[in-house]
Order: sequence, then structure tokens, then C-alpha cells
Amino acid sequence: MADTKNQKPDYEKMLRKAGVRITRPRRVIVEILSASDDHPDALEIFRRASEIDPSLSLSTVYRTMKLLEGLGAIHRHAFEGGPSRFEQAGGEHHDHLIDLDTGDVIEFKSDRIEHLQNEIAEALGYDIVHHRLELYGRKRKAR
Amino acid sequence: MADTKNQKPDYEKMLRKAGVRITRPRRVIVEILSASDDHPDALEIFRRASEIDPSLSLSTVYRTMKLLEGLGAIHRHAFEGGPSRFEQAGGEHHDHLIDLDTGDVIEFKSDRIEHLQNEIAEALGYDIVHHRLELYGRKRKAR
DNA sequence: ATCCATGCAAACTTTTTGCACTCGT
DNA sequence: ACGAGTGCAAAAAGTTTGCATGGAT
Repeated sequence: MADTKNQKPDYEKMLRKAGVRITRPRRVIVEILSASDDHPDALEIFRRASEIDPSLSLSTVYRTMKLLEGLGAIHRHAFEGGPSRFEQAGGEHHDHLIDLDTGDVIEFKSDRIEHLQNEIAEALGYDIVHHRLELYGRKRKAR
Repeated sequence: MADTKNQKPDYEKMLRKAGVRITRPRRVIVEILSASDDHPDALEIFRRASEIDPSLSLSTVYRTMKLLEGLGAIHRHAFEGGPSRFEQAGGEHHDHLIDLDTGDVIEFKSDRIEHLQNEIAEALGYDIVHHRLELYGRKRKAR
């Protein structure tokens, strides 16, 4: 289960290809993302990045997230009742189970569910652009 | 497909059972909900209700939505990039396909997907409290 | 030397809340 | 008449934006 993990996107290359400038703030943010296995929100990314460069601003984090999202380098998730949380793209597609007690996010995938989704959209006359499947639960206590 | 539609909740009864007061604002809001087949957001409910009682406030709409949600009389959906949208409870469980061009919401259900979700949670050692499955797509053009 | 990107503060959107008053019970 | 519920305005929370300055190319 650990080896389904990402081969991380080469952010610098993507930025260069996009024709935007490789600035210090962008380098720092991208470095934080590379070092992250979790699903931090903008404020958390800001905190982590601030340790490297305290002059960085939250606006820049937001702007950079939007930029990277547009490039397909990261995914944005809007889990319920909280701010957007981000994750590097590059791994294979997966969905999320959110631990209601801890906020932890567990990734999983199911080809069968994906397939059923396509069947459903097909039947309704739609092409799926993307989808969102989130399970909210708690660790099973009872034996 | 039209007959999978809701038998609407009896809001007044639910409010009474909850031991809260049946006020004019609540009556009006609940009347709007009863008359709705779509998935309006708070502001839209406020607009519709304002036609009946112009003195009603948006805060009260929010407060009432929270109350009704707590009673299980309505469901709150946070589709991506927009405000919460509401729907009467009482129909059978279903998921949503959101038309990216129009914002229309199409309801569907799949026992097989539900079942797979439970299997997955089970395998991960979790009990599902609830879940969210949304398909975002556009009407199929190509023949 | 350009002009894209940044920091800062202000604006914005959605939702919640404090407070004095109203009205259901 | 008591106190839950309301309207209003202000506050929160998350995110975006205008503007003057700074830095990558």
C-alpha cells in the first residue's frame, strides 16, 4: 500500500514549460509540497513555507496553488466543513476516506466504482469531467 | 424516474416534536422547501421566501437550515466552488450528477456503488458515517 | 529594461453571532 | 409574562484582488 505512492511531479519543469517565472516564493512552496505526504490546506502550507522564508505571504500561497492546480501539478480537495486542502498530482487516481475524529485522509481506489460511475453517467447522457467520492467515517471500535 | 421522488417530510410535525416554536419565518421557509424540487442555496431560499414575507432575514434562513438539518429534515450539499445547497430529506438515498454548464443537479442511485463503498471502508477498518459521491459532467454532444 | 510576481491591505463571499426587541406558547 | 426566535449589523473564515514595489529574465 505504501508503493502506490506518488512519483512526484517535477514542478520546476512544469513551471518552466508554462512560461512563468521561477521565483523564490514558488521554489519554496514547491519544495514544501514535494516534502508533503499529507493533505495540507493553504494556511498550513504557508506555515511550513514560512519556516524557510518568513517573508512569504499567504496570498502568494493561494496564487501559487491556483497556478499549480491549473497546470495539473496538484489537486484541490474541498472536504466538508473546512478549507481547501491540496495534494500533489502524479500518483494514480484515488478517492478519499476522511477520519471524522482526526481529520486524517486515507487514500483508496476502486476500479469497479470508477467503472460503475461511467456506466451511470453514460446512462444519463453525460460525459464525466471529474468526480468526487469521499467517505466520512470513524475507526471501527467494536470487534 | 419521476416516481423515485420524495414523499416530503412533515416539517411542522418535526418542529413540534423537536419542541421548538412554529414561527412565521419557519412556516414560510418550510413552505418554500415543500414547493421545491431543486437544490436551492440559502440566498435563493431567502429570495423565494421574501416574496411571501419580505420582513424575513437571511440569518433566519441560515438558522432554520441548520435546525432542519439537525432534525434530519433536509440535506445540505456542498458542491464544488459554491455555497451550500439544500434538499428535502425523505426520499431514498441518492447521489448527484452536477451539470457543469447549467448547475443542474441530477439525482441517481446505485446500490452496487453503495455496497462497494462499504466493502472498502470495512477493509480499511472504518465505519462509514456518511459519504459523498458527486459526478461533474456535461451533456454528451457527440453521437 | 521590461513586466511578471510579490507583499500588504482591503474587498469579497458565505456563514455565524451578539444584542435588543418581538412574538409564540 | 417568560424566554425562544428574530432582524439587523457586525464578525468570522476562507479566498481573491488592486496597487505600488521588487526581482526574474
